[in-house]
Amino acid sequence: MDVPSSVKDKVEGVEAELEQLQKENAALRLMLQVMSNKYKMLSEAYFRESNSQVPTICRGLTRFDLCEDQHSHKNILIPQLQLAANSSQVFVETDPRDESHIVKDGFQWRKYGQKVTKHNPFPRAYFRCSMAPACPVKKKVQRCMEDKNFLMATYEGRHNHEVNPSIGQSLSSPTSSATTSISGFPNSVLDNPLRSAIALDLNLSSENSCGNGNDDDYNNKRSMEDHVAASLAKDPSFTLALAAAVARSITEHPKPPTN
DNA sequence: CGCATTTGACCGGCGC
DNA sequence: GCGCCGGTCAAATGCG
Repeated sequence: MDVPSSVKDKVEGVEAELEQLQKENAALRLMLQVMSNKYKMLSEAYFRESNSQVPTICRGLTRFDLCEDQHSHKNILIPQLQLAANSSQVFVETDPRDESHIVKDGFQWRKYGQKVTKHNPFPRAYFRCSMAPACPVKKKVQRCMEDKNFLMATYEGRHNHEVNPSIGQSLSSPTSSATTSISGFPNSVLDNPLRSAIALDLNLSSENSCGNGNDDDYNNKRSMEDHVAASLAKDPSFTLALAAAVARSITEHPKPPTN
């Protein structure tokens, strides 16, 4: 019994879409895991800070910002992820056997160093943007400890030039797909119009609540957030799955102590 | 030969 | 002051 070619095409299309969704799902799961780890470390750091009552800058994955409470006019500690306002973190799925720290993001990078860090057995590679001589953007690429199928790229700074479209394809290539970004975006790869990755701003930055953020950056960030949220909200199954995953992730860790 | 990559040395920040 | 650690430098090396 022959299957009509139109149906066959449709099935292939659905299969391709399913595969893409599975990759995105894997990236999201990884992101949740990383978030959970950071949350756990934050909780521990917060617990320590609460006990000591001494506001200090924590080294490592967390830090605390000192802000003034508008109601009580007292200084309060606001925990946030390590990522600075002008940095972003991107996960890229790659072959775990591939030891080249190549993340095709539309820019040309020049490697200037490699280091093995304490908390991750995989070496971290340091790159500078080489598309423009004065471009200040730097990138750190390290295989993710939670899932070695993913490279974790951390971008710092803002490009002062345009992306080269001939380099910019990329993120849907067989060796690099399903990227998920966390934290401060309107810079670096997130400016690349060619990418179709999921970008979720999960930066818990307190810059806005403290009133010291850049308005343009804030507006760009908000419009991007709105766009992403609207796109994702159209898919009810995704929303349900994400909500369930977040709920599961949060309940797996103890709540920070309340004072 | 020119450019990119590798890799050990060096530097600065931080905690003790 | 000392040691640890992440980040950067720069000479050596490789490659087209």
